[in-house]
Amino acid sequence: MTNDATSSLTRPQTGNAPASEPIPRRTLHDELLQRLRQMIVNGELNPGQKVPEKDLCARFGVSRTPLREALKVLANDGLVTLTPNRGAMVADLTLGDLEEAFPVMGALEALSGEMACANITDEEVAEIKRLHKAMVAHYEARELQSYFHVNQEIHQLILAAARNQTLTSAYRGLEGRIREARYLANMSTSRWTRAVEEHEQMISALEARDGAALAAILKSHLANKFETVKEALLSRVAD
Amino acid sequence: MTNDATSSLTRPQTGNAPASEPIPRRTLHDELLQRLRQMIVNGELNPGQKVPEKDLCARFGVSRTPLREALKVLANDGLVTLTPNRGAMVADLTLGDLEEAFPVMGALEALSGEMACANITDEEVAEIKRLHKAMVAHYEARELQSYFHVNQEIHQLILAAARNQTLTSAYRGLEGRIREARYLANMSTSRWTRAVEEHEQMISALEARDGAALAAILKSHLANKFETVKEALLSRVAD
DNA sequence: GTTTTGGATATTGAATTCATAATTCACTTT
DNA sequence: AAAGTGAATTATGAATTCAATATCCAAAAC
Repeated sequence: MTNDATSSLTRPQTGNAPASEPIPRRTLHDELLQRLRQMIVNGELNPGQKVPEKDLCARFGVSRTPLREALKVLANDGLVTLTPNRGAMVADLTLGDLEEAFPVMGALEALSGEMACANITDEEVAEIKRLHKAMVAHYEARELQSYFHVNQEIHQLILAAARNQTLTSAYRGLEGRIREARYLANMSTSRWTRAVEEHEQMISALEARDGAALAAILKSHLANKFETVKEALLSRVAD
Repeated sequence: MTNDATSSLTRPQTGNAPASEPIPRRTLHDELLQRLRQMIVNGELNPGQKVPEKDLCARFGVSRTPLREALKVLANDGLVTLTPNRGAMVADLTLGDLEEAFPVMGALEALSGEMACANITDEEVAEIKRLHKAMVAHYEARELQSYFHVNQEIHQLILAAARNQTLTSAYRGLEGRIREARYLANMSTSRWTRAVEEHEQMISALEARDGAALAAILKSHLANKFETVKEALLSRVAD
């Protein structure tokens, strides 16, 4: 039997928890779900690529049972496509999917802006401003990856400030599908500049707790983002 | 071994398909997923109730493997709660969950109204009007179940007219959680009357293809619905 | 009488096994 | 040589088996 458990998943994670707390036990299924999701979203697994169960089992050092459970969930979330008797492939985002997702995310994004303005604390605004400055620095240095990363963090904070877990998970679900194609995005300079400007406006609206304004800005900012993803998508077709 | 396959799932469904078409083959997992979802949403399985795998296996006449796959997906959708080593129970909707879901559904509902106005055909409007009349008849006869059913159909048609699958599934996901508590709702007469009035307005807005108006009506109609569910929820606590 | 502890029982998590459908590839036929 | 056919191989769908955890119940300690 060729089951090298070298890269196998570790369960307990002991060592850093505050002495006596409900010991965090996770099932393999849950752990796999998280890892696979991240691999897809980070582009380690390419859209359209077939994912044979055997390979993944070998990679994670687990049996097929928990792996398949995870795949079913990912399929339900639209991250992989499951064809009966023919296995799984990483779902690829079509232009149609993108155009469908856009208005839905717009509605959620707008809502998150309004609710964030109603609930955000001064400390959170300060934190966002701090991140914003870091982001601008990355922009000026033309560090795209770092820029994306900080940008991502800012949006997460706004979402968190909306204090609505349902909204957060609905948004994350859609966002995951988009980011799948995102890692290969290469923003044009003009679009990038505009994105940074929009972020400036976001900060102002947040400080003023102007929900309607923030909602509007987020919505148009999102349109910008979608254009970028769309271009990435089209350029990939031309491969 | 006590495996009575009397209620077992049937696979092929032959007989009614148009001669030679891609034969519809479904996996047990998928079939189970659909059935369990329906059982939860229809209230055949009560919120908070434990669902031992063994029982469900016996009921459907399948092994644990596909059943557990389905449960994992349902857990991901928030319809069941899975505790490691302790099994599954039907998720129960707290007041907090409800209050979180409300603004999110409101945003999606508004969007569906706007998009439906942009895309709906005259035929679809006519169909909705037909259903509306049937619904009013049920209202006058005080047939709550039938009323709910037709009401449901009308909202589905509006959603379908929005021509956005992403929106549809996002909405359905949230709606499922709500309907879970819905089957025990017992509308007050005044609220019921108001709901019917709102439906009248919906029809007008649809005929005029007035997206903004429809969005607004749907949103306030939703608030009405939420009040009803909330009351049902609170009355259950008093059991 | 109440609480605690130990073990029997049952249930779940995950691996393995078995069955079936899809894919591959050599071979036949033209 | 190209296309089609069919057996061998491989991958998936589902059942079964094994192991670990939780639950239940009785006996012991206080």
